[in-house]
Amino acid sequence: MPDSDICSINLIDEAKVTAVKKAMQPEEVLFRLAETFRVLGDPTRVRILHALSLEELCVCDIARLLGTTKSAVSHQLRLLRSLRVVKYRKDGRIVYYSLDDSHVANLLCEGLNHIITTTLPGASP
Amino acid sequence: MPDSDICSINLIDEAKVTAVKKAMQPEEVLFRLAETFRVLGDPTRVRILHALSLEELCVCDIARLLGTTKSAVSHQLRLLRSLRVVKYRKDGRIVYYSLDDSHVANLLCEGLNHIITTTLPGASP
DNA sequence: TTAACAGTTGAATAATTGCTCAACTATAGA
DNA sequence: TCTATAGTTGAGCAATTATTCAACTGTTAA
Repeated sequence: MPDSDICSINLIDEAKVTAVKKAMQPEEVLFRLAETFRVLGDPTRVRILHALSLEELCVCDIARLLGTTKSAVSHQLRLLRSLRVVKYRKDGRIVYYSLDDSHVANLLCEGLNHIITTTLPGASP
Repeated sequence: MPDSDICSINLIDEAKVTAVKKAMQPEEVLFRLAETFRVLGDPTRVRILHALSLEELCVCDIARLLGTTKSAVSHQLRLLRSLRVVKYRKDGRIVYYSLDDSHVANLLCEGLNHIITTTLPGASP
């Protein structure tokens, strides 16, 4: 990191920087926030979660729905499981998945509303 | 893609798959939804956006705030600019950035609430 | 018992991506 | 004019990651 790249001598507005730093959420909160959004920031995962927000589904049907392999879906479901975003129940050899985190479901819904309203022809800016 | 990996012959519940597929948002909407979340799904960007939600800031002060380089910040700001998430105004050689997309600001706020409430000691499940 | 299938998993690969470095532009002030 | 500094940018690098492939487990049904 070159010295010239970090404005260590003259920063523009020290008081403002100090005030904002104080008002900001703790590092860990922002890190977890980014992690939450990152889970939703992939087309495959967002499609899986959107589908599961409509109906409980097994791996095979999810794969069929997305036009991809069971393996790819299973890998993503493992990630979503580890983050407590989805839960599952076994019925014989079939595993049914559904949403587990209502907060994530809310964010998904919220995000969808924004996308749809901003995409609408006469949408307000 | 091995044949055995795509359940092409016997899917579990064809009627359900068809119904869900019909009820789901169009591909393009879901893709843009993922893109929106992806922008928020990085610690550096989420910290920049959170800071800008509190105050208009120049590149140098953002870098100071995050303890990183102006270059790293500028790269991320370029991305955020291209997606119309932030806007800027020039004052001499100083460039002030601020949020441009109220929808993103809402999502940020919504996400923060969820993180904070679920992190609180006596938070409801 | 055995064949078929739903699902999982680890390794490998390919693509994406965030940061660093160095060079550059443009503006302010001496 | 000359120097210092705010900011941008492109190339390169290292780390992450989504998917594929192949092998595996476990359950159902013949």
